[in-house]
Amino acid sequence: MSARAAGGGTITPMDSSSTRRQTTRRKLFEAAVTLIAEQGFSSTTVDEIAERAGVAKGTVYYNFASKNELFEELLRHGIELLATSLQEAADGAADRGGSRVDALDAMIRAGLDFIARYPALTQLYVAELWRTNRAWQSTLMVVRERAITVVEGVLREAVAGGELSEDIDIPLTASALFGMVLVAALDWQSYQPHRSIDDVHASLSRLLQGRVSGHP
Amino acid sequence: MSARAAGGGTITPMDSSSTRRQTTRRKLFEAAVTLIAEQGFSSTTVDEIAERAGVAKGTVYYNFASKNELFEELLRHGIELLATSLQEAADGAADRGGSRVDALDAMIRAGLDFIARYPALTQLYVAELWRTNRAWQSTLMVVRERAITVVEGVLREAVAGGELSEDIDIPLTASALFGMVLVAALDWQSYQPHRSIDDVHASLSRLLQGRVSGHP
DNA sequence: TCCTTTGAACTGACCAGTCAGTGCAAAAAG
DNA sequence: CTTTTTGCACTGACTGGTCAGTTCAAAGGA
Repeated sequence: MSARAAGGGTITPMDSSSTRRQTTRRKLFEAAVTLIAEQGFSSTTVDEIAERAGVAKGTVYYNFASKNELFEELLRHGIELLATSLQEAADGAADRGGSRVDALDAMIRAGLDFIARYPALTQLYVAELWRTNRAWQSTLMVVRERAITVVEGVLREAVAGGELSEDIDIPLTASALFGMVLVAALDWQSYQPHRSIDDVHASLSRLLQGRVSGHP
Repeated sequence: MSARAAGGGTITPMDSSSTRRQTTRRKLFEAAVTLIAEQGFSSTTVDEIAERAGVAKGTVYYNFASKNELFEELLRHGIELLATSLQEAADGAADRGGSRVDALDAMIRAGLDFIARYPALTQLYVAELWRTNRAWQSTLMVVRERAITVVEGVLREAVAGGELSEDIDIPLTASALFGMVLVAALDWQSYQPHRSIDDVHASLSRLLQGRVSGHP
């Protein structure tokens, strides 16, 4: 009964809605995300996912209609984490009375935090996002939109408030900022993992604020 | 006899060094690059590659030791095109007496040109570059190094010449610039293909030169 | 009692890599 | 000049293995 709350032990108690099923699904997501990030979707077998999650293969098909659907739900779940985190960062900066540029900077930080916390998920998005002719193409379009829109929103407000030039191309700038953080962070993780996140953040802030080519 | 020179007919005469084999290999590269960009490496079958190239499956194995090796040679061939093109852009700007920042701008343009000309090849690099545990991991490291080094070289010269602040983090800035151009260009190709390359280039130049947050 | 999980056996499609054989142009032999 | 040989490039049917997805009886848990 509920007094035993944590059940098996390692699993968080959570509120009423958390059923045994939710736990199993989460374990499957975690197993799938790392395997797919490492090997790609097609090279990852359902048997492997089940094994790493510590469940039987039949359980995978009891919880998801297919390997494909497991993956799509994974994508949707992941982007929710990112978009929420970006939005909170932007709102937080605004609440603290910062400018819109401060909000952008806070979003860069949030992006770095996200990539540091979920590197496998990030790798997986990058690998799939610009592919064509994939079954989950439409899911990815939505997913991308969800994240880019948050950045565009802040840029738009900054232009309206006179903080940024009206000449900037908002969608393209949003993409470019996104790419800047993404690639810098992936390279950081892959090739210079010893560096601190503050260090990386500071370098990117400098780049954002146009001090790279700034002649004093 | 030798007077009949061209022999049968369908085969091009060509000069001595250019063999039938080279032509076949080129056809296979072209077929493989688009298929793998669309579907990923594992989902692309050797039968598909052969069919699109208009040769028999056995020919693939006559020309390449394995599917894997075909792919690795493709990666190596592609990066040579990019690195050369970036270096020429940088040198060209220098020859014209431009600053190092002009050289960076020329490289952005070269990057955009490359992506516009070889979109499939670009998608393919992006999809594979940050994966772990892949057979061609080491090839990719070399490939990435080859391109990033060119950018770092220009940044270093710019710092030495006082054009850029000494505070910038050269490797990280190179990655960030690379990512900025890459993601902006891929989004341009995927979601706003009607825009002109000059337009995209102008927006990115503005971002590079720190005029985004520039209060006049 | 009802929901969820287990685990193992099975099917059928798909696919990387192989190999015996074909076609053909140029060299060698007659 | 004609015939034979050589060897490169290519062919495509075939093989051995893999894997997504199915099925189901039995067990476990709330």
